Amino acid sequence: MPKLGMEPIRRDAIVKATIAELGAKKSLDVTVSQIAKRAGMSSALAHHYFGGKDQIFLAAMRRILSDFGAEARQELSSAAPDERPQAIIRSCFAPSCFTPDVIAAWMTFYVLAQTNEEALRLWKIYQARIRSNLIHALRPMLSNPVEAANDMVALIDGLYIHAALNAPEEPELAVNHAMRVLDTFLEAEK
Amino acid sequence: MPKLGMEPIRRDAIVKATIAELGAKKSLDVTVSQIAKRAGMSSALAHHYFGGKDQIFLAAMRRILSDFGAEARQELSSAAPDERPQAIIRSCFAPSCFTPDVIAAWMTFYVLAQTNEEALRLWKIYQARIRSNLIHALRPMLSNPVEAANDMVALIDGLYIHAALNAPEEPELAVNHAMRVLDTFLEAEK
Amino acid sequence: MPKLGMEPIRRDAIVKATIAELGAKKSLDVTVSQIAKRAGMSSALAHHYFGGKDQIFLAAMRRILSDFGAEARQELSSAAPDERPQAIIRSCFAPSCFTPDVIAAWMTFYVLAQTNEEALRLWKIYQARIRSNLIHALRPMLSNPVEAANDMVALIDGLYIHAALNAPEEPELAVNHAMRVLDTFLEAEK
Amino acid sequence: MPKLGMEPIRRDAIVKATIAELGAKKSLDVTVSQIAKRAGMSSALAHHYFGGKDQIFLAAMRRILSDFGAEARQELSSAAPDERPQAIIRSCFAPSCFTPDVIAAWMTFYVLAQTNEEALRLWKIYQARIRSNLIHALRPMLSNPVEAANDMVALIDGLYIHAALNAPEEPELAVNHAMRVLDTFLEAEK
DNA sequence: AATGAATGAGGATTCATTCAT
DNA sequence: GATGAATGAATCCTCATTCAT
Repeated sequence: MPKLGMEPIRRDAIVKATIAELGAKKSLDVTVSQIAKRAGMSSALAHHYFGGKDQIFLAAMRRILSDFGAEARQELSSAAPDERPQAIIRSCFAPSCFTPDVIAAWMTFYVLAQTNEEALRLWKIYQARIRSNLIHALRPMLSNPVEAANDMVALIDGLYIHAALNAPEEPELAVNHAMRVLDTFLEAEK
Repeated sequence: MPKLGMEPIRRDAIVKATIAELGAKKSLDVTVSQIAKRAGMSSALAHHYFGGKDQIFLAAMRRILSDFGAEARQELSSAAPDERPQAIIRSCFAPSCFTPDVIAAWMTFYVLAQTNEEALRLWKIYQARIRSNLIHALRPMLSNPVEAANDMVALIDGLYIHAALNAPEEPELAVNHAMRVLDTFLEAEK
Repeated sequence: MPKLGMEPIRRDAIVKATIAELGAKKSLDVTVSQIAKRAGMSSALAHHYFGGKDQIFLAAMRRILSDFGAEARQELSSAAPDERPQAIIRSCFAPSCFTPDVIAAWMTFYVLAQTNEEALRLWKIYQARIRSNLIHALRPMLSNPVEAANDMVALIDGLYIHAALNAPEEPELAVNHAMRVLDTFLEAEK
Repeated sequence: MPKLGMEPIRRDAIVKATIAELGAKKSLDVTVSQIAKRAGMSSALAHHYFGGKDQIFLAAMRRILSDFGAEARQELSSAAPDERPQAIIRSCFAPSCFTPDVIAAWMTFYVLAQTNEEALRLWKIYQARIRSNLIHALRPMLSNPVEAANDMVALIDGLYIHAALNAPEEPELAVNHAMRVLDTFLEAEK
C-alpha cells in the first residue's frame, strides 16, 4: 500500500523539527541530518522534499510567520476596537510565537535575512504586517499613528533579542514591557 | 622580515579583519583562513595568537564594545547635563559604531551570545553600561528613569536589527527614530 | 554501485586495511586517509562507519585479538591433554597471528594501550586469556602452574618485540625459543 | 658576557625534558615545543642544537642506554663472581632505568626502532650488551649460557611491557619475577 | 516513497621547521 | 647564543548533496 499524501506530512514534520532543532542548538549550525533525525526520516528524504538546506530554513521561517499571522488574526477578531493595539502586541508575544524555541529560531533568521533574499523578504512581510495592523488600530487614537507603529515594531524586535539573551523563561516580562510603552504613547496623546 | 613586538600589531590586524569579514559576509560563516587572508597572514598565525576561532570572534566583539565605550565617554564628556540622554543615544549610533560592517558583526554576536558564555557576558556588559548611563542621565528629568532606560535599551537593539536589514545606508534614520522616542518619554513627563 | 548491507563489508575492509597499513608503515603515524585509500573508499566513509580514528584502531586491535582467540581454540581442540601447553604456545605464533603486519600492528597497540583505556582493556583480556589457558594446561604437570604461566606470558611479549625488531622473517625462531623455555620449566619439575 | 659552553647544558636539558615528556604523555605524540618548554627554552633552540625531532628522540634513547650501561657496570663491579647474573638482572630494573617515565619512553623506542635505523641500532646495542654480560656471567654456571641469556633478554623486554601496562607502581615485582626465572635456569642445571 | 551508501569539498587546528634579528 | 615570527603541509573530521536501489 503506497502511502498516499505523505508529502505534506513529511514536510510538516521537517519544518517542526527544524524549529525545534534551531531552538535546541540555539544556532544556525544545525545540520540537515540532525533535523531529519528529529523528524524521523533520512536526510536524503528531507533533501528530496525541500531541495536543499536553505529551503528547509525558509520553510521554517514561513511557518513561524504564518503562525504569527494566525495568532494576530485571532487576537484581533476578538478584540474590542479600542483594545486592538493591545491585542496586536499580545499576539506578538503569544505562547505560540514566543517559546524559547521560536525565539531562538527567530534570532537565526535575523542573521539569515542578511544574506538570503527570500529570508529578507519574509522578514519584511512580517514587519509590514505588524506595522500596518498597528497603524490601523492606532489611527483612531493617535495623531501620528505611523510613527508610533514604527516605534513599536522596532521595540518588539529589541524585546525578542532581550528575551533570547536575558530571560527566556519569563515571556510575560516582554509583554508587560511592550504594553507599558504603548501606554506611554497613548497617554502622551491625551 | 620578522620583527619584534609583532603580537599587538597582528592581533589588531586580525580583530579588524574579523569585523570587516563579518561585515562583508554578513554571516557567522566566516573562516579563519578568510580572516587571516584579509589580515595579510597565514591562518596558522591567527591561531597562534588567539588560540582558536571563538577567541578571535570574542576579541572582535570586545573591540566593538570598547569602541562603543570610548564613543560614549566622549559624547558624555562634552554634553551639557540636560543633553546627556541625547548624547548617550547619539553615541549608540555614532559613525564608529554604526557602520554596515559593525552592524553586521553585531548581528552575528546576538546569535553567538546564545551559545557562548563569554559573548553573552560581553553583551550584558554593553547593555548594562548603556542602561546605567541612561538611568543616571534621566534621573533628574523623569520620575521613573529606570523604566524609560529599559525601554530605550530594547529600542536600540531593535533599531540595530532594522538598520541591518532595512536601510544600512541611512544611519541617521535610526538616530532620529531613537531621539523621537526619547522625546516622547520626556514630553510625557511634563 | 551502492548496495544494501555494505556496512559489514566496509568495516571489514577498513579493519584489514588498518592492520595492513600499520604493518606497512610500522608506526602509529598512519592517517585515516591512508587506511581508507587502501580499503578502497573515501576517508569520510571510514569516519562514517567508525566514528573516529581511535575506534578504527580499536577495531583492528579487536580483530587481531579475536583472530588469536580463534587460533588458540583450534589448536587446543586438537591437542592431546599432555600437549596442551605446547599447543597454546604454538597458537601465539601461528601464521595468522605472527605475520610481520600483525606483529607491527601489535607493537603499536602496546603504545596505544598506555593512553587508551579500551586498548589497555583489550590487551589485558588477551593476556588473561593466554595466562588462564596456560594455567589450566600446566596444572597437571607443574606444582606451581601460575608462576610458570606468568613467566611464559611475559616471555611471549618479549618475543613479539624481538620478532618485530630482530628477525621478522623467521617466526619459527620465536616458537622454538618459547618451546625451549617451556621445556625447561617442565624438565625442572621432574 | 657571552655564555660559554651552553651547548652541553642545553643538550642535557633537552634530553632530560624529552624523557620526562614521553613519560608524562606516554606516547610518541610529543611535540618539540612541549619538550622545549619543559626544558625552559624555545623550540627553535632545540632544533638548532639537534637538527630535528628525530635526533632529539635518538639523543634521549642514547641517554637511557648510557644510564643503563652505567648502572650495569656499577652493579657488576660490586658483585661477587657467583652473584653476577643476579647483578645484571638487578641493573635492568634499577631505579634509574625503571621509573615510569623511562619505561614509557622505552616503549616508544620499541616502536621508533621499527622505522628508524639508528634507533634500531641502539636497541640492538642494548640487547647485545645485556646478552653478552649475561653469557659471561652464566658461563661458569650453565652448560648452555647462550640459550639462557637469550631467554632472559626476551623475558626482560616482556617484563618492561608488563610494567608499562600493568603495574608501573611496583617495579620490584618485575625484579622478583626475573630473578625467579633465573633461579629456575640455575636450578635446572644442578 | 524512501534510504543507505558514498564522496568532494572544506574547515579548524597542529606542528616541524625556517628565518631574520 | 637565542628567540619570536611565520608558514606550508598535513590531519581529523563534518556535511550538504547525489545516486542507485
